[in-house]
This record gives sequence, C-alpha cells and structure tokens, in this order.
Amino acid sequence: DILQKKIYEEAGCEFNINSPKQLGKVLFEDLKLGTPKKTKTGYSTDVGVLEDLASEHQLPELILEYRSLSKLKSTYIDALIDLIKEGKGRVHTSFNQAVAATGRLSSSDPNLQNIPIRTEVGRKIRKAFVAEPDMLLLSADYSQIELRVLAHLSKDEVLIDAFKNNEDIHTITASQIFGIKLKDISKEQRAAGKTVNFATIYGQGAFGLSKQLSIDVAEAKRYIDAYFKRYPKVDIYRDMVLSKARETGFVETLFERKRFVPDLNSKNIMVKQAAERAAFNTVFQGTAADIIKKAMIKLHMELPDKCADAKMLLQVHDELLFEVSNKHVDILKPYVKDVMENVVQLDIPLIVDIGVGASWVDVY
DNA sequence: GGCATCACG
DNA sequence: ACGTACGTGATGCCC
Ligand SMILES: [Mg+2]
Ligand SMILES: [Mg+2]
Repeated sequence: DILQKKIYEEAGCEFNINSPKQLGKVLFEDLKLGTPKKTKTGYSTDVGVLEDLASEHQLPELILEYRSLSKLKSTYIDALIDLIKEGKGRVHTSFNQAVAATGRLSSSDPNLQNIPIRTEVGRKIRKAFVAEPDMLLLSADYSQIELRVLAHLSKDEVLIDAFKNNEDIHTITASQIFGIKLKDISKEQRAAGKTVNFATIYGQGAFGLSKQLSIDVAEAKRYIDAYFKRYPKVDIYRDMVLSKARETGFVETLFERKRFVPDLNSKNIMVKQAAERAAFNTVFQGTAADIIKKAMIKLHMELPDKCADAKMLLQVHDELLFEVSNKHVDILKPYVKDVMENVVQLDIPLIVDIGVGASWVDVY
C-alpha cells in the first residue's frame, strides 16, 4: 500500500499498476520517458525496459519493486495457502510426464517447480516448506548437469578435462574468453563466464548477450567467438546435430528420446534459427531429463529397502527433494548421492550436491 | 482465451 | 530494417 501511494505520487496520477497498458501510457505518454519499445499490443514495460528507464526517473524502480512483491503475493502466498490440506499442512502437485517437448517433467495445480529462491523476500516464501516434526528435508542437486552432458556429447577436450579435474566451469570459461589465468579471475569475470556458458546452451547471440551483460555488441561478439575458439568441438557438434536433424526431422537425446522439429527446414530465417536453438538445446536438456528420471526410477524401486522412512517429494529438473527421519538421514545421504551420480556412466563425472535442513531454504 | 509478465531450472 | 535465449505454469488485464 505504501509503495502504491509512492507510485501514484511519482506518476502524478492514479492508475492500475498491474495493467501494462495503463502503465505504458503513464510511462511513455504522460512522462515521455525513454524510447518506447514494441509488443504486439502496445508498449513493453517488462523488467529489461524498466531497468533501462530507471536512469531517467524514480518511477520505474518503484514499479519493479511493486511487480516483484505483487507476483510473490498473488502467485505464491495467496494461492498456496488455499491449497494446504486441512489439518495436514501439506500441498500436493501434479507432475506431468507428457507436456514438455524436451522430456522434462512439468508441475501444475500448483506448480511446485518454480517456488521462489532468488530474492530475499522469495526465500521467506520457500522457508514455509518444512519437514514434519522429527523429520528433515534432504535436497540432492546435480551440479551443472547440462554443461556436463554437453561436454560428453561434444567430446570437447577442454570441457571434458575441466570436469574430470572437477574444476569450476564458469571460472574456466571466464579464463578462456578473457585470456586471463585461472587464479586471477575476479568475481565479476566469473559471473560473465557463467552467463556465456548459459548463452551457449541456449544459442544466444551477441545482441542478447550484450543486453544481459550491459556491454556493447562487439564486446559480446568477442566473448562468443572466443568461446567457440576455445571449445571448438561444441561448434562442430552443433553443426553435426543440426545437419542430421534437417534430414531426419528430429533430434534425439543420449537415450534416444526424440523431438520432431519441422521448422529446421523453414524458409523463414527467424523461424528456422529459433528451431535450431530449440533443437540443439533439446539434446542436452532432454538428456539431463532422462538421467534424473532414471535415477528417480532406481530410487523409487530401492528406497523401501534402503531407507523405509524416506519419501521422495519433488523433482525440480536437476534436483530431488526428500523427507526423511532425523534418525535415517545419514543413511539416505550417501545412498542418494551414489545412485544419482552413477545411474549412467559418461566420459565426465556427474556430481551431486546434498544438503539437509528443516526447511527448503536450509538445505542449500 | 490471448497477451504480457515473471516465478523457476 | 528486422529480430535476436531453451523449457515450463500462474496470474492479472482486457476483450
Ligand atoms: Mg544444480
Ligand atoms: Mg537446481
């Protein structure tokens, strides 16, 4: 309410802050800020646009804070409270096995795969997910599984070496693209290395990377060129996957899950390039999904024997969350780690980080 | 019910 | 000149 009042003061009028249409009018017509951008229906007011406008006026930052709080309240606080089972203190989701095109699971009604964690306020919401009395939550999370799968599939020696030596891949990439020694990489450079690693697996271009890192396009292009120069097999592997897929009409994961991508032969360049990004990404997003599914099946079969009072609660793409008695947590921990790390054998090790705690923020 | 936005991996 | 990062689901607005 306080934020709302401040927003009306800064705007010089009252309006529905949740309406992008009304907000766009206030920002771009009344206040005449920035250079209005695009959407099908009007001005864009998304987080990237508002961040750019923040240098010109107080209002955008207030809107961003309002948006963030409003999202957390409506999507999580208000909605989840109504779904808590009477007297049980538990919420139940549906996991959908045939929705995501890559082979991932999805979760709905409610979605428990997108519970907040990235902000301070968000973590307060996640903290409400707790174990029963005398029980603990145990989270087991694959470390950089998609990049490891990419290393395996592409057979790139530098990537494989890095993972075999259990080095920090984001620091390695930073060192490669900046041409600086590992030990001299700063926090900021490591963060840029991380962004560039993600840029590759999503097929991001210089334009997108430059926006994300707030650098100019030429600089971003240098990073991307340096990446493919240092990890040459990744580039070759991408070409190989896509040329095969153009002929067969599909891409497949290491375990032969197929995704048909007809737009790979589109004559519309934009459509074709979007299909290429989706197709390439599917190979390792899908392989990672196959791996965690194999681990879940094995755990499901063996858990009654190995640790009868442990429950597998959630899967969040590269994480499994369990509830287990205080008494048996030390049995569960090495067992889950071993199953997840060794359910498949690749040319690089898979690493699983395990954490234990009373709530879903205390497990990290 | 489409669109814009934003929560997660 | 244009558009530009993969995969999801829920919410509020607006028609
Ligand atoms: Mg992880
Ligand atoms: Mg994770």
